[in-house]
Amino acid sequence: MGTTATEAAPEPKYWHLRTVLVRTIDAEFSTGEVLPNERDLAARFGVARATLRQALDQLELEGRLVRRRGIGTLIAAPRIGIPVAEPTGLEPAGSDTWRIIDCGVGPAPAAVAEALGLEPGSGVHSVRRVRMMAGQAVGTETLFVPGTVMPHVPGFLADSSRARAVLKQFQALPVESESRSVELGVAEEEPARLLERPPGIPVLVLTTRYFSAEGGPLAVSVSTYRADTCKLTFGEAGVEVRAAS
Amino acid sequence: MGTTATEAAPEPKYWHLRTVLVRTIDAEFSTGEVLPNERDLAARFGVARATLRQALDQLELEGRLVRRRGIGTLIAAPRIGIPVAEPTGLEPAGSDTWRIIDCGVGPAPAAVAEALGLEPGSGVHSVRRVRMMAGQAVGTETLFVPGTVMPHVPGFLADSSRARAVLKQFQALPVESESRSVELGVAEEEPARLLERPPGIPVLVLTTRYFSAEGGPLAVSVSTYRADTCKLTFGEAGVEVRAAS
DNA sequence: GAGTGGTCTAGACCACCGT
DNA sequence: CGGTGGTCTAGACCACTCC
Repeated sequence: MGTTATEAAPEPKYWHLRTVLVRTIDAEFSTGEVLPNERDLAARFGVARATLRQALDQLELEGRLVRRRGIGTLIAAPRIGIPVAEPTGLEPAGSDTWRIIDCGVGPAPAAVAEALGLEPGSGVHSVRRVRMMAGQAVGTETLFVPGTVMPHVPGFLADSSRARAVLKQFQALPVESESRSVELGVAEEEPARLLERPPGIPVLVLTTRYFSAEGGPLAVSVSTYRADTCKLTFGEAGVEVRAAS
Repeated sequence: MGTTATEAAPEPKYWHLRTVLVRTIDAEFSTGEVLPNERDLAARFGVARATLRQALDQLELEGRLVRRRGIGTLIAAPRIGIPVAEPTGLEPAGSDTWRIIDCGVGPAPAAVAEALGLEPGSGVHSVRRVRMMAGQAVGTETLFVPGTVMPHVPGFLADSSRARAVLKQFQALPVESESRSVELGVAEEEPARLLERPPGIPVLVLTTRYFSAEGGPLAVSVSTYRADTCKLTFGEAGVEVRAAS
């Protein structure tokens, strides 16, 4: 490993490694190809495996690599663009669908109660869904609607039927405006399971609040999207959906 | 260190640790307080320091902790809500300001050319700015406008003056619609420096495309916001700005 | 200088995948 | 089974901040 000159750099090895790998990947690899295994790569660059992994971690966070246990490290497909609905109605087309998981009624979690302007512990309906795109689970959503907003949901139905009832009533609500926020998070056990990934993977957390004309909160939805494979898109235009092969 | 029973868990130690730490933090610490140092914490939990750090990494990604070299690990302030302008005009209030870095003219990077529907290497104006909020640098933006859209920018001005000229002309453009996307990335050297952070920190990458009434792209801006301390907000409502103390 | 987090090492074992 | 990534260890040294 002849040192290539320009030695004294206050730059961490793993960052330099990342740079080199980015260049190599962009130049010599294409989607779906597998990189050499970590032990070989580490040896080739003359670093410990942990250091190499630190570089790969970065590239995975950027969505450039996918690591599969037992298989190897491969070049990731471009991120899937996930349309975030602008108008309240307007339902999805093609391979963009939701799968209902369950539906419950109960006291609102503290954060939800606050977002809805409710007393802590007020009753809310909650519907959990998984968003499927191109056959993959890309995100989870939990919709919270205060019981006061939606008092007439039949209690005797099965989960999935009740969920549909809640969603239907939700779409009929006089939603006048919405506000959203996007932030970084990590998937807890529950969402991770729904996304068929281990807990701890990075997710984009999308929180949407729905308001009535009077400005009162009507509902809140909290969604988590796989940050490695997804890109949230707002506004018309590019509904570019490129699936992984 | 009495093993607490329920041993055989296929759950990684670092994830369990994270759970414990979350509970402890929520219950016993508040913003700005410092945690015990990593070596002590690791010893207390009976794990190697690297394992403890893995747990802390997660919490930092979630914006719950801030680690400062030479100081310690402290409880982070709630994330700052960053309004993403809805209407084209509408300029910020209060402590939300932009600081111009520089302004250039030159061939468009490949990705930019594609987003603008230009031939690779076409000339574009580019303006770089840093967004300041509550006295902190929270994000960087580079605005790209095709030279063809803006042919009359004086070349003899100083950087900052030219930047202002480009921004002024940009605001006068007949922008009819915008589309945005948000994804996860890591800060490269340049943005990292502007954000006064080391390279590699996670950022939310916001890409905005501006279209004319005819549907042609007028400009593109690429922004990076610190994912640890920021939360992007869309739509009216909560312009909740809570600064770190 | 003492104390902190940041980087790096060299090794080990485990969980998973294919054959 | 052999090969892959995932986890974990016990140590070392560095860069930074404060006293």
